[in-house]
Amino acid sequence: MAKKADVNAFCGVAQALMRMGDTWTLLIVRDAFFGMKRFSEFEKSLGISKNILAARLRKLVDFDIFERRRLEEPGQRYEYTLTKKGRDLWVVLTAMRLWSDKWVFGEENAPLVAIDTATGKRVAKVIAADADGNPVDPARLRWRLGAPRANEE
Amino acid sequence: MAKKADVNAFCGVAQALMRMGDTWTLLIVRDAFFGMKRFSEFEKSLGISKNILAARLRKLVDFDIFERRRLEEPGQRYEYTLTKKGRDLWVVLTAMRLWSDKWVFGEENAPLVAIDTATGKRVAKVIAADADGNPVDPARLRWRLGAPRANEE
DNA sequence: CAGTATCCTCGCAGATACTG
DNA sequence: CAGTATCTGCGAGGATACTG
Repeated sequence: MAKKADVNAFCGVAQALMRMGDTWTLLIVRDAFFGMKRFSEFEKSLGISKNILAARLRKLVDFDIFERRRLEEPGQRYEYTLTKKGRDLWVVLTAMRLWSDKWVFGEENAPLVAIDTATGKRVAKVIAADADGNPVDPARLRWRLGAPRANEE
Repeated sequence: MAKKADVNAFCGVAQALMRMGDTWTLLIVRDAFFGMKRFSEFEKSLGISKNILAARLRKLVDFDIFERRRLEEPGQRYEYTLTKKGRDLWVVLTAMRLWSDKWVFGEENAPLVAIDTATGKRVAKVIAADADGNPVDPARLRWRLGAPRANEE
C-alpha cells in the first residue's frame, strides 16, 4: 500500500485503510469504545505483544485518533482516550458489525452484549451480576449488539 | 489474528476484519462497485501481483462475497461480480469514505467523482467526455463522492 | 486472458529481557 | 505500570516465468 500511496491519495477508502487497515488497529479502537484506556487493559484484552501495541498506539496518537494523557498517579501512568476524530470511527465499526450480524452470524444469532453504564464494563451474566459477581441494577443496563472483548472466556 | 480466532469468534468487528482486514481485499471490493469484473481490470487498476490477486479473489469467492462466472467468449474468460453479501459491504466502504472525507480531506475538499451510468466507467473530464474522449451526455451522469481508481493519473 | 508455479524480500507480529 | 530493545519466524506481497 505504501508504494501506491500516491495513486490512492484521493480515495477515501484507501486513506482510511492506510490508517486502520492492519490486524490490530480497529480492535484497539473497538476496545476503547468499550471504555478501555490503559496500556495494560488493551494488552490483556487483545493478547497483543507490548511492542506491537506500543507502535499501534503511537500511530493512533500521531493520527490524532487517540489522545495520550499522563495521570495524576504515582509512577508512569497514562491513559489513551478517543478524540472526536476517533469517536467518529464508531460508524465504521458499526457498519462492520452489522454486516457480520447479517452475513456471518445471521440476524437471529447476532451476539448481544450488555454494558453496565456505571462502570463501562460488560456484564458477565445477563440477569443481575457484573464481571466480579456483584449484583447490578438491571435499570442501569444499556444493551448493545456485538463485540465482546477478547479476554472474556 | 488467526490464533485469536476463538476469542473473537463472537465479535462482529473481528469477524469482518478476518474477511477483509488485509491490504487489498476492500480495494478490490471498491473496484467491483465501480463496475470492474475482470481479473485483468483489477490487476491493472490496483497494480497488484497476479498471484496475490488470484488468492484474494479465491478467498472472496469462498466467502461468497464475489461470484465467479465463465463468459461465453473464446479462451478462458471469467468475470467476478458482487453477490448480495458483497453488495452489502457498500455501507462499510461508505462509512470509511465519509470518515476520510471529514477527517483526512476535510469536507470542503472531499473528492468528487462522476460515473457514466451507461458504461459504469468514471468520467475523465467533468464536462462532457468519457475516458476515451468521446462525448458523454451529461444527463447520463450520476455523481458520487470519493474513490477514484488507481490507474487513473 | 486468466491464471499457476517459484523464488525472494521485507515487515508484521510474537517472545523475552530489560528499564524508569 | 508502561513502555523500549532485541531476536526470530513467518507470511504477505512483489517479480518473473510459464501454461491452457
